[in-house]
Amino acid sequence: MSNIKLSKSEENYLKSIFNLSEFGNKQVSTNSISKILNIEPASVTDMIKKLSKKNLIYHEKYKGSTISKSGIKIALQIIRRHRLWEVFLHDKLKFNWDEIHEIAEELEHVSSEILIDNLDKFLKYPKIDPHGDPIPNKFGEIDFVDKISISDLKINEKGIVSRIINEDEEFFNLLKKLKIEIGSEITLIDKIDYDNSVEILIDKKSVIISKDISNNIKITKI
Amino acid sequence: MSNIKLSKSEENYLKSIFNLSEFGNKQVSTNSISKILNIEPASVTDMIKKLSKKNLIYHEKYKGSTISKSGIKIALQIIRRHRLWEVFLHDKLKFNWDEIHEIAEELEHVSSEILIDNLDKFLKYPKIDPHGDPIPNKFGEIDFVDKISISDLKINEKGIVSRIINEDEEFFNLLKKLKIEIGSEITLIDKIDYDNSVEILIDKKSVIISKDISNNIKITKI
DNA sequence: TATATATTTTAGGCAAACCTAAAAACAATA
DNA sequence: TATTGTTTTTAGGTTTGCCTAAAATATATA
Repeated sequence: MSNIKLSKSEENYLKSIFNLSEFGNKQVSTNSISKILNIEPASVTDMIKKLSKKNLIYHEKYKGSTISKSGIKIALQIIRRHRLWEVFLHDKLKFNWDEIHEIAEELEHVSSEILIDNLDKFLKYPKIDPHGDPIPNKFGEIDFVDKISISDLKINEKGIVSRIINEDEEFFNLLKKLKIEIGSEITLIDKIDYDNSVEILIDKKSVIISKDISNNIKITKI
Repeated sequence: MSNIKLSKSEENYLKSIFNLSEFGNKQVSTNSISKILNIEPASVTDMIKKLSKKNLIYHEKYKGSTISKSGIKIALQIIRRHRLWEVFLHDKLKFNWDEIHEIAEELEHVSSEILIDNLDKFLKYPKIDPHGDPIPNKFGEIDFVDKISISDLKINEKGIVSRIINEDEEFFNLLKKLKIEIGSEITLIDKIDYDNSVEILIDKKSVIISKDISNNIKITKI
């Protein structure tokens, strides 16, 4: 069926459109694609035409683009590849998780299905990548987990850090200092109404973190 | 110095020119490059001009091309990447060694030096790839091993299979049947003058293999 | 509602990496 | 040495994926 081999560019566009569309539910503007990929809007229009012709997206002139069923399917495979490579880079090659994104961005375009399946097996079918993002299985199915913010916890409730949103190095260093990483256990001690910062227990110490920081850390309740 | 990022095409040309040049010692014809890469001679001429301008090769019009010092350096890095990925695919992902070449051909163009160094470490600094070809270290240095043909052995002398030249699937199946693989011990029992075939002891059985087959199996003496 | 602003598309161009056809250079041999 | 054949290069063309500038459309605001 959809055994059309896509170019690296086409794959990148499709992945971005999927990400912007919130699982295919939202129309995506030409401008937003342009910004995310750092490519001029005029060029984006070119590619939109190309992907439309291949029925991977639908496009309404001057309105925006929607990703199709088959587009979503392919996008999920690209995301699968990306995240599996991230697990490999982090767990096996011992990269820090702030270094893996760029390299995985390259590796994800090596399009051998058997390669990815064997990699998946080698890594023992991981469910999440080092950022805490879920990894689609070979059928494109994803394990959804309810991810909430620290401030959604009640006082004295516990959670496990499951996703770091901000990928900047600075933010990464801060987390390192705070001993916060994917899998860490956090207990909410207090909510400070004044500026919405929160006091948490992490690694047996209590710290107060700002709203901006806590918003970039997603957790799952335990 | 030579931190010019090359395109996939440029890398493939450089690798082919290096391979055809026998370690930089021979002039390479435009036609031979054309044949190996399956690209028309006219296109090869285009690329030769491009690589010459970057001083990676020298070109004499109508005569041929020679690879430069810096060209060799880069070619060895590409070969290093290729062979390390082959080790990974074979040893870790459990691919058969007749399946790895094509995938490694893609992976070798992901050009992150730290990726390759970490992969090298993860694989415990292997010296040879699954075909028995030596892997250059990060400085481009190669462990040369004297590789000879089976027929170079004397009667009753032993050798270890260290390189399989023919990479066709048929040939691979034949070797599987004969239980011959990299690392197998072979003893020469007899040389048959009539057609230059040889009788060998492999896996405790004696078999006669044709000149064509034995020529595709390189060994090291023990 | 008319006008200003922002977004998107069209039109025309460019570089990379390929192609074909034809010309130029080289090599082989009658 | 002149002719034939092969190899290599030149010339001109195509596709992909980008660009800028300008035109068309949509949206926001006075």
